[in-house]
Amino acid sequence: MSFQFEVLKTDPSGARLGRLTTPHGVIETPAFLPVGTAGTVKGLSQQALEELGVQILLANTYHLYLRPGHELIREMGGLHRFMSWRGAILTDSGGFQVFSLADLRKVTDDGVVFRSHLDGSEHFLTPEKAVEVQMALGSDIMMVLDECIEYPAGHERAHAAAHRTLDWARRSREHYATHGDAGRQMLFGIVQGGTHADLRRENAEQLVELDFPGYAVGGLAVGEPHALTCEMAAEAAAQLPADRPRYLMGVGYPEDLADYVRLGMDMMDCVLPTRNARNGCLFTSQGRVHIKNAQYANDPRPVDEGCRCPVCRRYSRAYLRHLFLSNEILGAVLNTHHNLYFYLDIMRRIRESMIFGDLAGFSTELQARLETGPS
RNA sequence: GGACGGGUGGGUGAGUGGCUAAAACCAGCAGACUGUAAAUCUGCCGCUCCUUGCGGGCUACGGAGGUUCGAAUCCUCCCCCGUCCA
Repeated sequence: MSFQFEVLKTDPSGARLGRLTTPHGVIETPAFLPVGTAGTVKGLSQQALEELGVQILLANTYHLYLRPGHELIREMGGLHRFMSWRGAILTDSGGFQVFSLADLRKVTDDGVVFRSHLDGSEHFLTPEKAVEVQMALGSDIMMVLDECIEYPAGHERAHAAAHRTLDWARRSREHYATHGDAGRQMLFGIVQGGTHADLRRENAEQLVELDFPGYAVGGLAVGEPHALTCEMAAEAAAQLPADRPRYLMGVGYPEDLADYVRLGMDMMDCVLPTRNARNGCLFTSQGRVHIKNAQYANDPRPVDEGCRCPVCRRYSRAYLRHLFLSNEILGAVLNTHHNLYFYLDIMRRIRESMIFGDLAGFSTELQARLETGPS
């Protein structure tokens, strides 16, 4: 058995401390997945990721299919070998691109026609094709193709997308059953339903009937209030089997991570730590630091005085500001390193607080300190 | 000494009578970023006043004067800079 998910402990809140075993190592959950869309976590080497303790990262089916091409990656021995990554990899299906490349695609019941953002060429992505590509990539966890919709979306539209996603999940499941290798790759289904509780519930229920080894909740954190995100995640989680991993896709702000864990989520991924780092926004225990701000010009202190990351141990705000304003590559590298450390450290502390049974306390503390984001 | 070309807001640099407090870019200041079309994007960026409004006043395109209802734009003189000729 190459895959195994164990829930070691369940918190009264519903939070789970767990362990997901994959052919590429063990993942301690709740886990945060750094985003490495194009087979790289922008700004960080694989060695740096290892040093940060990253156990699993996310890559993107659509992007890698376009460039360098999944067949090339297959030839090169799969994505792990191609990018020299020993840890686990989860590949997103391209479902998010249905949302983010809205101007460049057309969705039908059969699949999605994309016009490549690289060269304008047309590509038809079906649920079967998405599985096919991910099989070539050899990711540990594959995601079904889904239709991620915008917020706000009316009941009818959300229903249609959820229904279509469910149908695609069924097709993906079938294709995976006949062509895939369950010992080598898992396939996760995705719950959709917009911000409508009844749709979330119904969609999750029906998805569970398809018996996936793990489940994701998608289509959230696309502009709706945080409380609504939580409500929808909870609605879906209530329908999901306790013995399968749950993955909340695309979240979130650091101060919200513990909330999602308490809703019973085991995995999360987000571009915020990496993208914001490149845009000069650093996450700290005292809130956000816009490193380009004039007030840091001659500030000798580390970005986060309480942080033990290699960046905070060595460099001043003044220097990081200088690197950022000078558009020096090292600025992006160091900022990314710090932000990712910060996120991973929060997850580490969430897991620790679960062991000692004070997750609620940690969650409250986190919220109080980080209250600087948009509300 | 002569012939051309040129002097525009912190920088580069458009503009050759009104739509110009003056394009664009850079720099500067602030903000956004949630399964990455993102080292991206947005706003502000002469001074000042308030009833903060596609508001009022003042100052501004090398300097001084002039033409004109109106000038960064036209004319005169002067000062600088560049290239070439003697």
